[in-house]
Amino acid sequence: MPDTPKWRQIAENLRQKIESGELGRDGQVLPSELELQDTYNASRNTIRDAVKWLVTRGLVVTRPGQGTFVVTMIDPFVTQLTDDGAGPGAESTAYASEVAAQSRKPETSVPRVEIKKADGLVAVELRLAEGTPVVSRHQQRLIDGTPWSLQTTWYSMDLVTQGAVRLIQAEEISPGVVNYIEQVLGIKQAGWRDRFQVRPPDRRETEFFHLPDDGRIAVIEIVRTGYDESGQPFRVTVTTYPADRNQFVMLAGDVPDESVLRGAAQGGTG
Amino acid sequence: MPDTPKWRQIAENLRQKIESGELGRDGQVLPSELELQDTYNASRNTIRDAVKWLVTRGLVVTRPGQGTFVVTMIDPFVTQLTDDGAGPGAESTAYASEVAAQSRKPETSVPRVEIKKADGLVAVELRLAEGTPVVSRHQQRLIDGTPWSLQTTWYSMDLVTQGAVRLIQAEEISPGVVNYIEQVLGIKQAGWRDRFQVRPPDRRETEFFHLPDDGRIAVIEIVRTGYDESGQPFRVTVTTYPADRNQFVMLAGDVPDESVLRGAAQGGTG
DNA sequence: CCGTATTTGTTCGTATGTATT
DNA sequence: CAATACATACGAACAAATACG
Repeated sequence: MPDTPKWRQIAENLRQKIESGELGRDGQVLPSELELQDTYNASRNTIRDAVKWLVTRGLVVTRPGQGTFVVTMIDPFVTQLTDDGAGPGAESTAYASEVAAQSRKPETSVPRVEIKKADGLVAVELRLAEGTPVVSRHQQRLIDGTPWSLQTTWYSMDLVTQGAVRLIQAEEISPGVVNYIEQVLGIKQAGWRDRFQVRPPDRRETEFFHLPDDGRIAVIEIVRTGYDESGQPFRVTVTTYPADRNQFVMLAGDVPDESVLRGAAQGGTG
Repeated sequence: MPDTPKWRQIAENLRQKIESGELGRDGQVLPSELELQDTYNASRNTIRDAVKWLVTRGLVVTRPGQGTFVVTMIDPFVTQLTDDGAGPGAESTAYASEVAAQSRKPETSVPRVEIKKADGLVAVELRLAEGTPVVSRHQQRLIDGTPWSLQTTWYSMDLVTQGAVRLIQAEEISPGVVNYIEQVLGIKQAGWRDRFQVRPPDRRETEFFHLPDDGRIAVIEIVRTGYDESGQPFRVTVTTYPADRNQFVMLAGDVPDESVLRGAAQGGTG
């Protein structure tokens, strides 16, 4: 008997059976804890330790009163982060079109608009002093009824006082906010920078995305700062996506126009 | 007493104390399990359930014989994924220069070169039939002695038979492989596509990155496919990074030339 | 609708092993 | 070597959610 704990051996054995398909068929997949006790000659707590490890790895889920089920992989949604050549600002309308291209039903909540004081990240990215008033527009986005992303964009209040009054109205700005700002103020988005990181979800994200509250599923946070032609930042957007159902694609230079929206192809790293 | 379990209440209480700094000072931070039993009037197993939740969330680590410690955030390393204007192929040499720019010491292992048959992902990306011979070049990269990324690149064997013989030599190709292929064969990389996803680490990654074996820390996998000027793919690179110590930056259009390499600025989403 | 059986969740207790100081 | 602290493993009891007759 090696020095690997018994619960770990049981977990590995179950994992192998799951991945080989031996334990992954119809509705209820894993034997009950009571049965596993007999199978592995272990106490119920040891069995539960093994199952918990599988849960943490995302291989199974447990449901009280029902049993333990193998997890069916969510069909990932692919987001293209680079401009697709449809002109500046195309990225802000990209959401609906990309979703439609994948034959899925997008939904976007009515924006929640707030006027706040710039703090930390927002102040730094927009190069404003802390406390400067800013407009924040927050939206929730769903695909096929599944929560898919949370997005908040901050603009300096200066844009509003200069005439972009629709920024503080709680309604969709249809051709895209970036287009709207260009039309009203002549401020054109010349480029943007995305900062990409993976972190544990906060409470709001855990709730909205229906993530397990043990924080084992991370969220992907993308901070996009948009700059005008003079190099001045005029908006910063923070979007979070649950890491278990999202992929991203970036293009550089000339890439053949094949579908960049395809399912995940794993494997092949051996 | 609400219906939230006792272990969860204890965990939330500890979390709050940690985040407020009440329990996050010198060396050993959390009281021992024995002390916590008295503090919260709970059994040791209940205390352990609470602490385990904190461990899963990455807030603390436990060390046998020592105690439970709050986790100090690793200083993240920032990778720029877009071309920085240094010409085609610049991205393949970007690693060392970016690391140097952050005043850190990069190390790259000698490439492990293998000749294999194209399977799954590689066959699809390179548009080869499964079983076609390919060259794989694998490298491990460290920063300041910390494992930072695992990278494998596949090339069709045709490139070797056409003259790019250094591809099958187990040594660094100094100006960059993309540059080498262009010089020897005239195949120029006109563009690339990055596919970005977050997934649990496999065994090799868990070992190399020293990740906890419960899989709670994900890896970021970037699949970069490079295309020549005729739109033909000629290389595919899979790089994995541990999600807890890496950030990425992508630029589009005109972005002012400020430092894109800065520490993470959290907060500000309230 | 009700009651029962099944299944997972929570909580306690106890004992022993292993790593560190 | 001894004390401390976390890790593993067992057993037991009750609660809560679900399925089913």
